[in-house]
Amino acid sequence: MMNSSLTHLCPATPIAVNQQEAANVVALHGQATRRIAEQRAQLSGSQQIAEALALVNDSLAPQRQMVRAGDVICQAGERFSCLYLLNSGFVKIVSLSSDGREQVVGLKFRGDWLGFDGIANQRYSCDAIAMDTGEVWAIRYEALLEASLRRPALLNLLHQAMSREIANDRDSLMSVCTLPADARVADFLRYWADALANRGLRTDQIKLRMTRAEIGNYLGMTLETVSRALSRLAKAGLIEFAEGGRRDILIPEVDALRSFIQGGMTQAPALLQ
Amino acid sequence: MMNSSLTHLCPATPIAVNQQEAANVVALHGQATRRIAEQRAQLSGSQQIAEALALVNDSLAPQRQMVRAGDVICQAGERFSCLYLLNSGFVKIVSLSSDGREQVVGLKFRGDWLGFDGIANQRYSCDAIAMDTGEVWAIRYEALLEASLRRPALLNLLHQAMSREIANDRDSLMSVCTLPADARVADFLRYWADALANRGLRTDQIKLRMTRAEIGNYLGMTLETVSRALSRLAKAGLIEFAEGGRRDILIPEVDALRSFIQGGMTQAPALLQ
DNA sequence: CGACCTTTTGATAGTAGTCAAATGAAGTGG
DNA sequence: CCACTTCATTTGACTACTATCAAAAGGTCG
Repeated sequence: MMNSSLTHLCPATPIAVNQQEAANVVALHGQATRRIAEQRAQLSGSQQIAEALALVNDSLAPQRQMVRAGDVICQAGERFSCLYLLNSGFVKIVSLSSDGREQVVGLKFRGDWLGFDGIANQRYSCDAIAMDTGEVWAIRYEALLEASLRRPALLNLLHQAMSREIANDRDSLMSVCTLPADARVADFLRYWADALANRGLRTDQIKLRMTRAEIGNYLGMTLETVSRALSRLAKAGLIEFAEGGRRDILIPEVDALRSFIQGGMTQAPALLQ
Repeated sequence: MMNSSLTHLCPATPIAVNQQEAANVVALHGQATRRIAEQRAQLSGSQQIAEALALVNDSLAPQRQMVRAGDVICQAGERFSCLYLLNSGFVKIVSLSSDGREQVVGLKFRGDWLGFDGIANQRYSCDAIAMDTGEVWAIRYEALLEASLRRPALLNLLHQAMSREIANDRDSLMSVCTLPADARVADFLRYWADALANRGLRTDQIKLRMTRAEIGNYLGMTLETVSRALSRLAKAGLIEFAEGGRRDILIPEVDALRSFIQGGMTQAPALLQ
């Protein structure tokens, strides 16, 4: 429903480049690349994200689109044309196998990109579904490429985002493969807290916008197991439920979660039994 | 041991670009991008890979490096400077968590790239370890960026490779999260067979160069479970062991494996009991 | 308030992990 | 060439973790 407007209205990027500028760009690109990367490393996570968003906004005038929980940002099978940059809100990435298995394969926050999976085959391979109201910026891939030739920082941004996604996916796989259920849920909460912290948000209270079933799907376990794991973590004092509802989770110390994930339960052993 | 020579000797790329050429490149990049992508889609998998290797070879004169089983191509924590393109052989990607968990997070074949995970933080986050004799091409990332400004096809190649890796990692996660042990092992064999087929190689016999323990680690199960799963698949007639050793596996019909993965065991139900 | 969805918790079953032993394969040195 | 060591693999017995089934409680929205 919202796809059509969102996909096709991206404004063309002005390509007024004189020859001198173009030549300079080519020559400077390599050195600039490293300098840019090192500059970025000095910024905090939220500063990096804000800067990245600003750069994209200035260079590309992306098509902004409000989304509400449940909206489909891009759909598996749909022809690839745009990448999406999440300015606010929260998105889940869902993969559907040929035989009908459905799997949440990723979660995206402010500053994350969506749609990289579409580049290879010119079709998206996953659905991206908003879990909350927010704003996504649609960026025509070809416009992005063109702009990135004039702005080394833009190409860097793109590659860093893709690289981060690859590293992130591997972490997910590691978590699913090596951790027992309770630790996997703890690691999920830690991941979420880190994502918030990295964006300059409070990390002690998490408002989960996913059902137990969605969390379980993402972590490769059933919703009952998620529920039991959360109960056990709460009993161990590693988390607390907010009075309002059980969707909101308080994390007194993220480090306590971390050590639980690592050691099984070297921390707080007395509390657990 | 081999790292020093491999990492530091990448030759600088010649950057003889006149201004006219540079300007043309910028203007043509966007259109060329789509045309190139569509041309590539018409080629077979092995042709695409051969063409990609040829393009990189011609554009970048990569540093070639022979590797033997066990050689470390790049190591987690090491400073990022090169991407690696696998020309022949077979490589596993191993991630090591801070608390010592070790996880095989990927397998690479001819035409696959290594090291994308290093772009984001300027350090590799995984080890890449050769499982077999082969040849890797080291490509300085900055040289690649410079060259890709002059050759749209090169940038496309890079992005497609990263995109494919992202899609691939998600498939792995889906497999681990949704399939029971036997189907996961079957899916692993199917994946391997597809990788071979995609490179124009015989797909009916697979020479596994991994121990049961490595396979189990990759699939998130114990080596005993892998062994039992293989025995059950063999009993069901879906695979056969070569007489030589149990490392070589014959797959009479890959499609039979596929339907086993999907349906549990709608195929060959009588055989299984 | 009632319909519906989510979550929790218990009881039970089943899958995969752990421990252990035996067999098989491969390389080393006498 | 064979004995011997070592590592990989298979298989069995048992345990444990997680899934499944079921019921009740908690929340949400018309």
